[in-house]
Amino acid sequence: MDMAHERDASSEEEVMAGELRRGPWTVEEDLLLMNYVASHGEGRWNSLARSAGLKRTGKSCRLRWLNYLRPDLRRGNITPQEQLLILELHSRWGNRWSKIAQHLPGRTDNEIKNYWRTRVQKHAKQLKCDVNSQQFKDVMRYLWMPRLVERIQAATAAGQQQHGGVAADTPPMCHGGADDGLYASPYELPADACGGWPVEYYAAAAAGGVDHQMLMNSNNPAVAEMSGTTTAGSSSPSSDSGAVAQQPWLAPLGGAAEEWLTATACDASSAAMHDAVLGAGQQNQQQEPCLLGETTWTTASSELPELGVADFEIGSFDVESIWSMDDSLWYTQTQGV
DNA sequence: AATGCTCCCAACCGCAAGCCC
DNA sequence: TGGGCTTGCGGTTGGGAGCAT
Repeated sequence: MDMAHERDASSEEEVMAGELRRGPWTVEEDLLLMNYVASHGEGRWNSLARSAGLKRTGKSCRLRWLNYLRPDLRRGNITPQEQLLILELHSRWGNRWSKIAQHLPGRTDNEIKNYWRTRVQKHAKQLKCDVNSQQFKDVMRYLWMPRLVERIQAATAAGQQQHGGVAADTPPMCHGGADDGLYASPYELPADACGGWPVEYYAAAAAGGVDHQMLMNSNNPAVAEMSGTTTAGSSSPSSDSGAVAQQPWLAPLGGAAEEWLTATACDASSAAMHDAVLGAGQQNQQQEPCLLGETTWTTASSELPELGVADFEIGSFDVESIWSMDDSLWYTQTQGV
């Protein structure tokens, strides 16, 4: 990559010589770039920069266009649906930001990367665990993601009650549809994104409830790890205070622990969910979408597997900062305080 | 009001792969 | 086939905005 270094050095010299600008873009530069791309199209960024009269590197122009000026970009907060997707896809692909971004229309890899670094990693830091640790992955999978699903469902239900429309606080995109060319379902995930939670978990939920023992026998590594530690308590933590006592990481929540850890299981009556889940499991190679929408998610009384985080102090779980204000309220209600 | 701190995000950097002649 | 150039990706950083003291 010596050539690249030479080129970079060359660009650096041009910058030093005042021939190239860098730093924040001005409105004039944005207009120049937009107008030029509008009339000539993208590509050949170096020559584009020169032809457009921009004193910028092609690289800088490309980045500005892709991350900021592109007309199909979505602005604004990351929605719960998008958060769910990001968490799920990241658990599957890791820091493959561009690949993840492909599944979030209108979002850039840079935006997703920033979201991950500023929000998700912050939470990991608060929990005093590494963002790549199994502990944090379990927290995401069994606490954060179910909560997001609840929020999504609540927003959808509210939207449906309001003239079958869209929840006020949810951008139109999130309710998809053919009109915007985005996902047909608000909660559509790529088929291979279903691996975050064991497919058996979805299937069991769709069939009438979560079979905890089956979950323990799942081939999901995280679940498998837990199975060896929960023999006594796996029968029913919600009715067995002794089980909770044996799980120090649950203790700070006291009697509300099982509610805090309640799974968001599919309504057994949801044939759509049943089909979607089983279909996703069987057609995993076909890139068919795995629909999480069109279902009735409920906070079932069925139990969650204990988090495989023996050294994770859930008492230090900073509710206010981890969740939104709505989540905080939900937590408070759950706690009965 | 001033200062310091934290958060967030746009922009940059280095590197690698792809493309074209 | 190899060199020059372009594109794409992931990591890092600088600075503005907002908040706390």
